[in-house]
Amino acid sequence: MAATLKDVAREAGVSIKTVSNVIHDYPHIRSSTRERVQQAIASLGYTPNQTARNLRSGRTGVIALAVPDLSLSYFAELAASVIAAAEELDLAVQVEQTVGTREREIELLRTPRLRMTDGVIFSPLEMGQDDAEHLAVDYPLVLLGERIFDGPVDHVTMRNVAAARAATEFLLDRGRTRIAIVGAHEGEVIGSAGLRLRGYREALTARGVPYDESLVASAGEWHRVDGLQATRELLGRGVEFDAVFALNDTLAFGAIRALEESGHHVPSDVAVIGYDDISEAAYSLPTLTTVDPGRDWIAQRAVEALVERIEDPTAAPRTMLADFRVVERESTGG
Amino acid sequence: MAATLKDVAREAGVSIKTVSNVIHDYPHIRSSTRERVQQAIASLGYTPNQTARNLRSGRTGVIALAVPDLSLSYFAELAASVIAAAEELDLAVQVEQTVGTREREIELLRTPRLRMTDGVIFSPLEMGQDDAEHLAVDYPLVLLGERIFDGPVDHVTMRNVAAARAATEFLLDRGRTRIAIVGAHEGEVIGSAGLRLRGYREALTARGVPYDESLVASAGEWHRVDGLQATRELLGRGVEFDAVFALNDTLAFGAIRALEESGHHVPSDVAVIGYDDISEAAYSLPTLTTVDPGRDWIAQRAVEALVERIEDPTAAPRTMLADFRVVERESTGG
DNA sequence: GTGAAAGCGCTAACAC
DNA sequence: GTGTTAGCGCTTTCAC
Repeated sequence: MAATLKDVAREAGVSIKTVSNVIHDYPHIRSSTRERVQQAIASLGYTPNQTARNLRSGRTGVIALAVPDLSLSYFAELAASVIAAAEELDLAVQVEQTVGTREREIELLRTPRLRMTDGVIFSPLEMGQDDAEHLAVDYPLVLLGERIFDGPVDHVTMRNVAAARAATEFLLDRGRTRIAIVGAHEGEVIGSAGLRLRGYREALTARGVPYDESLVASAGEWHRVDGLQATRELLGRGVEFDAVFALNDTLAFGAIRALEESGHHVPSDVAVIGYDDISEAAYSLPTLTTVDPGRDWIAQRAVEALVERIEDPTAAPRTMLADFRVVERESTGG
Repeated sequence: MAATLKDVAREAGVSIKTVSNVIHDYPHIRSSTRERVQQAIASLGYTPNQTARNLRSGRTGVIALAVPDLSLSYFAELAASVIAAAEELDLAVQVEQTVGTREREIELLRTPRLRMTDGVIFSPLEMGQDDAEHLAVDYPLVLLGERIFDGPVDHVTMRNVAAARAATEFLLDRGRTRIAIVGAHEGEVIGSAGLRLRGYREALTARGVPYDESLVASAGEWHRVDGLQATRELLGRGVEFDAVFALNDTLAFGAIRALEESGHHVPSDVAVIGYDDISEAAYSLPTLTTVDPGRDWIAQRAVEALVERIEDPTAAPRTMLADFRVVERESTGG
């Protein structure tokens, strides 16, 4: 049904090579021929068959981005950044959701759906260090996140420990010493929760503030409701604190709600700092002080690194670290 | 580099047809042959070249979803639903962002990036009824949203007028009669703002409550900050009201902030209702009463309709309407 | 039961 | 300047 090169060639009374030449702006064409061909292209409404080109070239111009779930603001905003960065390089982005289970994450790496892409940016939330072997796939892959380090792949990630330490020091600098943590994962060493908790402890140690386990509230998932419940639980236990470091912004919003509903004012009674700098942080009440972990940079670097990997599949895997900064807003009394 | 059918055939000492038969579970194969072939496939690590299959079949198994911006919660959640629905049908989703300008929306419809997909789900935010002609593209297209009606394409959308009327009646039923509108677009007739305002007016008329233009606050964009500013402006004008109908949830969160900061308590002083039922509405403080416009149904129906359209490109265009419901939460005193 | 070969639409090396 | 042709890797018709 759709017109092909052959159809255009017949219509214009030339060979397909000539049509191809016109399409590719090959310079040495008689201008009368060029015109005839362009006419034929227009009258038949010809558009090149991209699939055939892909087969020829061995490239598709599509990369995949696998995230847990676009309903999570952090990943929605990451995806927005990745798509924007990919577009700059004229690449399309196929988005896959793993819905945040380890099995689905591992399974995704073998999905036939990926076989049509030139490479994959993969952001797992549940796989662990022991799953590193699963990353040894036979297509270009760039890893995001902080679940697996020193794997057999390029890795673009953030400085979790240093950033969490900076967030904690930010609170200490403002005279807060009883700093609760919301969102801990018990026993986790590697992963967002484990690393950020480590940064927190480093800050305390550096300032000579004792670490008090009763200030640590766990939350398996990091939705708003989890921050709400974890903070309620802290308050219910009668723990005294003058600040909260929520391990992501969404938890922080839940924490603020729990504080307000129990009569604690933010920031005068309790200062709250988050992590991620999702766009909502700038518009909440109060606006949220948080850590910008370099999401845009990560997105752009991931796309670039993937393209580099596609071009040179044999280069040694690299790890790339984003810069972070604390963004001061109202929730810490700014 | 990657093994092909030919390689497998050579390795197994058979023809490529036999290999193909094995791959496609063709029943009449000598089991010894089948085993030999499977061995060869395993030892060479053969995986079918999807691009070649695509060329043969004329299908790619990829659909595109074009939304304004994944940073907008509504569209992130819509994308999440579309991807989930597509996966059920074993389709991949290529996500495109138009960043919400009319020119980019129109341009997107002609992007070569789309030529690799089997069809497109298109959700414009700026194009208007006059742009309907641009939708007459030569590939399968399903339109979402409420910018263009009766275009030359399948259209899956929500009952904006009826749902907005129901939201307004919900407030009226609870004794609120001075209902402010946040997020109006002056002069708009078609489009989310125009249609929802119409539903609001219908509800007032039906109940004999006079329409008061001073209660209408405009907001070109619908981010949180826009709801904040629009509501501040209402308050600044000294307008009296006991309820707010925000034309989406994000505006509602901004409105709540403006109310709280000016000493108005939600819901006792002012009840607030939103529109969209984004997941955040269930976790805000107060939780937000809102309209669920049937987003999941829209996503699923859009994917199904697109597949039907791919299979029968000549069928007459259809319009499909989702059911809605008012979800009662704390912001209206539930 | 298995093989040979055409062809999906395109690009590009090679002729003339 | 323009035409011929050999693939890219796969599916499938038709022989045998």
